[in-house]
Amino acid sequence: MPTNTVLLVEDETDIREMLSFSLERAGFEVVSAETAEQALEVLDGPLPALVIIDWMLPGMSGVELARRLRRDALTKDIPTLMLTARGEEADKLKSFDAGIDDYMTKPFSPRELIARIKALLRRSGEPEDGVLALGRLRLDTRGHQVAVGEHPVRIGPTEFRLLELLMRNPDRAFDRSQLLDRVWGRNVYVEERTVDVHVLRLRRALSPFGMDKTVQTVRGVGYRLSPQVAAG
Amino acid sequence: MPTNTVLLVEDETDIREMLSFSLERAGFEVVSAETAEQALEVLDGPLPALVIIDWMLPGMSGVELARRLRRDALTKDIPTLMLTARGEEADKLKSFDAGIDDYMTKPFSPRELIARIKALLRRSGEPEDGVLALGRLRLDTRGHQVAVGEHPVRIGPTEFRLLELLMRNPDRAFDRSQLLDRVWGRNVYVEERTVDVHVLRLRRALSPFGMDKTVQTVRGVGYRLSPQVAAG
DNA sequence: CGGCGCGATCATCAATCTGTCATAATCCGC
DNA sequence: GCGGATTATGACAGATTGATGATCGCGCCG
Repeated sequence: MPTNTVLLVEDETDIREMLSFSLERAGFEVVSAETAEQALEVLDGPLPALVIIDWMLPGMSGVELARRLRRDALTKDIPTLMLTARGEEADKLKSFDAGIDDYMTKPFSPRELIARIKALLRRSGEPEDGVLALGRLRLDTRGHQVAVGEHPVRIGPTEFRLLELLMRNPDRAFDRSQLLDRVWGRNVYVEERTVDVHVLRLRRALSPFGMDKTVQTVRGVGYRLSPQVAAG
Repeated sequence: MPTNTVLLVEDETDIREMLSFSLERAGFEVVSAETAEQALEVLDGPLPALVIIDWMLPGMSGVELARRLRRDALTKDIPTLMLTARGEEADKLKSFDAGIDDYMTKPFSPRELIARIKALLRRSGEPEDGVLALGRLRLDTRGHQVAVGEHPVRIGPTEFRLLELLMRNPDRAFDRSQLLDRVWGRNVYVEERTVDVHVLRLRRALSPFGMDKTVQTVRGVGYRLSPQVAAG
């Protein structure tokens, strides 16, 4: 599932090896399959970031494979690139109709292939979905929402920023001045004790879900977020 | 800006009109620009769903235009398709490097162009029929209609664009300036508070159907559309 | 011309959030 | 077990921020 993994479905050994070589040199991890059936098996495991499919395959055709990927909710967002020896427009249309994202006609240059792959990955490959998680606790930085399991948690803006910082640095203790600097902003004059109050409010919001224990006090220092339930 | 709008940047009149015709017949709304500079102006207003750029343009080149679109946070997610008369690999690579998503060499068939456009839009999350849905709420981008179940919802143009943006990005919070940029168009001087009023009107229109709760306030940030009922 | 629909503002009210205190609880070393 | 030190809490008054209703303009069309 590494985000730079490419699944290559190609039955001709020499082409497969040539592509595999080019892709690896370009920094991708390559998983190969000789048939569509084999590819489907591979897709039961960790998902690749992109699938390259040869048009002509023994058994299930490349177009049919693409269609199946599109149909399955789990794989429908994976970009696909079709390889073919033919260049007729009808084929291209059939491929696009099957939901493939790009198309290349043999013979092609490895360089162009790499360029196209990068374009596809750039479009789809979300580096991050913006969701931080710690156990059942999730914080969506894009949606500015916090939830434990399926239950939304209501917290104020300051508690949100505080939790975000802590979630980005689990198991790390911050003292009050660090928290003030990073959550409130430097050069803001606020009592250090104010941090306590916001930690309290954060714990209160999390306690209905039993997650309040994850915000731990580090006596003499400050606070820490940890999935571990502190001893004693 | 509506969603099925395509921005076509092409200086040759006959090609522009031919493409415009094909695109419109395929159900797209077309906005044309003869130069990159003109295109940038258009992009200060509501954003199109896709940009088609001719390689050769007087003044700023197509590649440079693509590069700019990529650099601007507001436009960097808009898919781009480059048109060119040349077929050399070097050009293609340069285009991909500029961040374009697809590439077509003239002469090309309008049918293939449409197919590629659809593939790009599909990848960027555009539903095939132009109807966005969130629970019982449906928004028809082509017919400019909104409905909850079978009941039509009457909303003004601005509320429509606002809802459209939100429906395209469910569960994502937008602050007021982002909304102004993307719904009203950038460099339009409008009070941030005006957003509140339009959100209010949108909620009013949806409330008879109990969908007003899906337009949620994110205190200190802005607004968000979510199928989830916010925590209470 | 005069109503209409739509959009942008403003003024005002209501809902939340915030930083501080004062006070109760805990903890720790002795 | 004591006493000082450190935290947890509850309460508050002010400050922000969002919701709402009303108003003013503008472009369109009969």
